[in-house]
Amino acid sequence: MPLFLSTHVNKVDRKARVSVPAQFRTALVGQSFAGIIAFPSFREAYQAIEGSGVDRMERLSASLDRLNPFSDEHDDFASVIFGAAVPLSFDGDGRIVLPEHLRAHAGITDQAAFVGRGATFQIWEPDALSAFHEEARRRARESRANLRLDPGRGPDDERR
Amino acid sequence: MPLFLSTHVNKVDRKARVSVPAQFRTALVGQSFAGIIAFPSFREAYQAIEGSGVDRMERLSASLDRLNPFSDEHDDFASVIFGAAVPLSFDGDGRIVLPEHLRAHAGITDQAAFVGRGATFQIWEPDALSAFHEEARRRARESRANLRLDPGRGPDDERR
DNA sequence: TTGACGACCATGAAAACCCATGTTATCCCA
DNA sequence: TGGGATAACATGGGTTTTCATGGTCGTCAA
Repeated sequence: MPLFLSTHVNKVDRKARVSVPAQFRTALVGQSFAGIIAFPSFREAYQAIEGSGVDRMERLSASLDRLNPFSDEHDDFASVIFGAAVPLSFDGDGRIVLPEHLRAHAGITDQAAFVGRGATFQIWEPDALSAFHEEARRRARESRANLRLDPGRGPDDERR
Repeated sequence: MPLFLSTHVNKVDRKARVSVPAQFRTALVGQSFAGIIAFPSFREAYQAIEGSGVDRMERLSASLDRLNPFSDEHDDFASVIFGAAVPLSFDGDGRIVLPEHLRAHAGITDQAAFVGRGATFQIWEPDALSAFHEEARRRARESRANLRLDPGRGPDDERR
């Protein structure tokens, strides 16, 4: 399973192409599709693009399909996710083309920030990303009082 | 297994032909029938056309047969689905002809929107689609807490 | 004959592909 | 350890191919 780490800011040229960070690309080698799957995040709070490899989508599709192919339950979900997801294939140099609707959603013009999130990653307009980070930091500070360390999982407690 | 992603709006010409999106066609290569299977969606909420490759119909048929060979439920289901399903073969350029009864069901006149849903896809009249999509997005957002969004933890992924 | 349908061809626009360049990071050896 | 050689990577631009779309012709059947 791929592991996406750290943040890379790359340039978006006038053909709307961006280099996908080499680290991310190597995390994706061996997948059935040489590229990424991208869709707009549906959280209103932030305008980011969600990204991953195909395998993740294939797994999601397979489990939805197997659970109950004709249920209402996952109906909206399937429409929203798969209908908005776009496969963006690498060119020979590891670049993708960011479609207009994704750029609009994220407010991306000439720069794109790839943010690793473990099994997935996000693509942000750099300023929006720092604003979001600021906010996140502020919220974290405010809710600090509510955080508590699980006594059994502290750094001093190696066992178990 | 094919994976249908994203939304493509194509034109329906006066002979009722539409190009099936190239991405969808490539997802279908190697199947026993060079075309798609289409039937009207029986969900009341909307008038869309359901589409897939033949293999999925074959699989659906097999699993229905295995589960409940002689139940009334199966019987109704089989009638509704298989009775109304139409095989639409590609012409040399990857187009299909949308039969009148399907166009009528979906309200399609001069444009058709192909919407990926993972293992299957739908065909919509574009305006009806945006109306539905807006609703679906809202509902999906509301129930997000209940959804197992993380495809990395799907039924395929029991271990770790 | 008319009308539906399938095969085939033409065209413009958009996407995929290929090559060139500068810059940075990495490696190797004196 | 300095520093030059080399490789990897991000970026820019041009060119070819694909794709959607429109049309015509021929065939088979009602």
